[in-house]
Amino acid sequence: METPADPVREARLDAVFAALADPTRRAILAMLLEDDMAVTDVAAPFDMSLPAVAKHISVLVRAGLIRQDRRGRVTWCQLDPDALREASGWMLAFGQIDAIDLDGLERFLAAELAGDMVAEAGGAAPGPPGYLGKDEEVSLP
Amino acid sequence: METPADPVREARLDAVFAALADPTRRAILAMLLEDDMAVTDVAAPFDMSLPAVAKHISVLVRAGLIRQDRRGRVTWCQLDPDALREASGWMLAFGQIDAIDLDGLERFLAAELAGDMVAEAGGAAPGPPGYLGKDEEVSLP
DNA sequence: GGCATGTTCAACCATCCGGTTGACTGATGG
DNA sequence: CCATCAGTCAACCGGATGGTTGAACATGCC
Repeated sequence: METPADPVREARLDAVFAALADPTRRAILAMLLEDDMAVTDVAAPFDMSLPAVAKHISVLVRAGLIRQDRRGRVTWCQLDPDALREASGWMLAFGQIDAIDLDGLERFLAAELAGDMVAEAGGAAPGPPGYLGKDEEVSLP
Repeated sequence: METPADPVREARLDAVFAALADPTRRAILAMLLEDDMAVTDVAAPFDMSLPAVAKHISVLVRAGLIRQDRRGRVTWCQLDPDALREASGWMLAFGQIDAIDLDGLERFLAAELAGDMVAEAGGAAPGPPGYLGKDEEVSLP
């Protein structure tokens, strides 16, 4: 009973993690993080053929990590972080045993939130036991 | 981008994401999340041979996701969340933070490393537009 | 010693993955 | 119209993966 055994979700996680398990594809995502790009421009910095990069892009599309928008003869690639959010939620479930606590990020967020007091008290999820959003010691003014 | 092109970290991310891209291995991790287990007990619920599961375990070990401790003739498997933490940090950067935030994070870390907590003057720190505002509903796998 | 238990090793097989090249379709524009 | 640019398709190749089986170590117990 501990396993919901949701095959759809499992398949999506398969696709997302498999797509992320390649430095070229992660680099593509990093590029698209800054701006939408055409396929040819995505392929430009890589030392491989265009079809190879196009394959990588199609892997990312099938994983739901990017969307493609064909306009004229160029097809634009655009990041779609929804699928990634689901996978990151899976990882957070493991982080519950011990807070993710990646160095600096938490303090960065604390700093940002300190200057901009987001109502995190109300947004504090009661379910996940203490990941972020708890009243962590904020060492920033 | 400020990508340092760290090949070691890239290889680690490769291994971790590739290890996660398999439902059997994710299930193994979920089992070990509750308790340490022997290899045979890990393999018990799966409908495949013991060597197959042992291979999956060795993939997880090589990815740094679990540790093995051979005591007597049974080898105990234990979750090791460090590697997962690094990968989840990578995903957090994409899934929940926007591009501007990455730059902000870089500046923040740079400033902190410099021991100089100064806010960038006039730089108009890009406040994270709804970082925690996302209705992040972490659910168990 | 002898035997059962826990785990790994070694071949072997089918399939997938990442890359190539070459031909192909389709929109742009002189 | 014809050349060119953007991108895909198809076939192919080498190597990694995921699974099997059968044998080989080890160790614990009688």
